[in-house]
Amino acid sequence: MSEKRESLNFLEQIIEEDLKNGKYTSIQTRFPPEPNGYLHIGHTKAIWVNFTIAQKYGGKTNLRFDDTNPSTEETIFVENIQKDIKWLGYEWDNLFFASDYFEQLYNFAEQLIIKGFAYVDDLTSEEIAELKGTPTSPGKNSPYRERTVDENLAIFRDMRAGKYKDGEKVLRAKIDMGHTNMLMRDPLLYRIKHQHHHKTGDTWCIYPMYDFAHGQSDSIEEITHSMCSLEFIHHRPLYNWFIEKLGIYPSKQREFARMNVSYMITSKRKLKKLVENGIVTGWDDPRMPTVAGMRRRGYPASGIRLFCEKTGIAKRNNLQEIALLEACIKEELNKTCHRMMVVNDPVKLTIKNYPEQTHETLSAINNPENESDGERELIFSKHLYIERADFMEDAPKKFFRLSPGRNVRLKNAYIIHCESFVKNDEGQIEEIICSYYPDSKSGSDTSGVKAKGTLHWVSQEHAIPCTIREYDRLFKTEAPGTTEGVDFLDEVNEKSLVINKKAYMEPALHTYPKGETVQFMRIGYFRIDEDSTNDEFIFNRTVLLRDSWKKG
RNA sequence: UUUCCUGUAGUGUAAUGGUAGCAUGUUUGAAUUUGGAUCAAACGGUAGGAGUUCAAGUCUUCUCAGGAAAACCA
Repeated sequence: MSEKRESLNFLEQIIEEDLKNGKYTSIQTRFPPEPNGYLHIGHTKAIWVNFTIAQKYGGKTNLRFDDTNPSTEETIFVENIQKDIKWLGYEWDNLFFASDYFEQLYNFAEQLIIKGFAYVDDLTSEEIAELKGTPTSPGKNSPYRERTVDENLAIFRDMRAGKYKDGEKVLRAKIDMGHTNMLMRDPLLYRIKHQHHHKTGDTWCIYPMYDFAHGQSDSIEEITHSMCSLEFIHHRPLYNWFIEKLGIYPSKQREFARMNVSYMITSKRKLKKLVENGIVTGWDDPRMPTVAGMRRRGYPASGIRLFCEKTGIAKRNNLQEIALLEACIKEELNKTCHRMMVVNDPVKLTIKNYPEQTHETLSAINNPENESDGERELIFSKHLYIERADFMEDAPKKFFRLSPGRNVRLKNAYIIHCESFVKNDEGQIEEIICSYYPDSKSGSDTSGVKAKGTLHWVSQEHAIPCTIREYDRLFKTEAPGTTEGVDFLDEVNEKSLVINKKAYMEPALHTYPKGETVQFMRIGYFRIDEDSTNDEFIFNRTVLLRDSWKKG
């Protein structure tokens, strides 16, 4: 009888309030990456927040590259970031660059000078830091703070004209050197950098700092809700100060907690070190938390989106469990992946009452979750491979698989009975001898025989060898890089990649294209890697069906 | 020692001042042509004190705990 109120996160509550009281009539958001690296799992949350909230309220989202530091930014990152955002399933309404606004920002700076809110400082960076004070003690005014408007204007124009060297002068806001918020202690607005910019070339030799570019860029684009991570909360008073002093469009900054994921790192510096030290093969190594890495691992974009949705938005520092990420990935993969049979660690199995020279074709449903995916053919014969782990000489009661005297169903085929086994000189099982019940065929079983478990298998003669890259989490510790005195490189899981070259796959897999993800029945999800050739089929392990970390 | 932010099951995230819910996790069970998925059940929570109130996870205040803030980075 009573309608269930939809629960809103705090950002949605703010937006609904703003819309209701007419503060804004529509909303506009933005995703503002700096083009100096690759997007990672942390960015996906920011992307998700900005795009889905705008979508929900019929608003728009811009992609804006925050390219105010020519020393670190490159075109290659601009391209990759766009590719990743599209892959994640989002489309921006406008593509902008902070550098599009350089002229406008310069004019803003002159306006501030004219109004007496900015001045040129000749101090060195060390001297500026010295006078800045500390969080607990106030700073002191620069001796250059009281220059006249005309003098400031003249020098600032000379700065733009290239009359000074890097570091010789800076433009600062004139706020309050005694402010409790250190960002309000006359922050730097412009610095001199005689450096080529990826977009503006050599047009400029002065570049605005983040604080003087970000809020004004938001304002120029009439961003209503500028949503960023908690670390920028101290910047908000400054963000508002510029907008107020310049009398421009009143964008509002709102902060939410960034998403951290257990066993992952997102520090750009540390990720770079992994690549440089050869611990991973590159930025798109399937173990990397980058969008490129997750894509190659086989994580579907829909699963990543689902993860962002399920983890929610709040203002508390959080560490999301990787198990939840993997649950989301599996939930999506389960809907779409074909169920295939691949034996990872083969042991021979011979069916003694099955004719030697013949084989038969059986049919298998590609995906029971999606009937329209149809069926495919399997080849069954006397000589098979099954998983070594699916046989136990002395099995406990709870072991549902093969053991002497026990029955088991071979998936899509027959129920077999284990008669005996053969060991080699080292005491290792070499061959398992079984008999089969001819009238127990899947789909037309009239045998009445019971089998507790079901095993996957391949035919020795028909199976195709393949390589499996068994990826695991990159780190051994839940929050790598956060323990004092411990180098994060020492926390790397040395078994994060095991290459398995002894596996056999069912023949039908041969026709599946690179980039396709399938389920290896009873094992997990695997993606056909781009490194595959006609001679070698290579799979990347995306995620296991069951979490093996807690057991054993 | 200053300022700001945040404290709800193991981990996350909800709850016009009025039934602490959901997901994940763990365990067990049912069913099953995957020890998956599905279904069912169990486990497990408001940091502490004081105040306001008929009623506080929610409002006020104090304590405690965690995080953040010093770059010519964003």
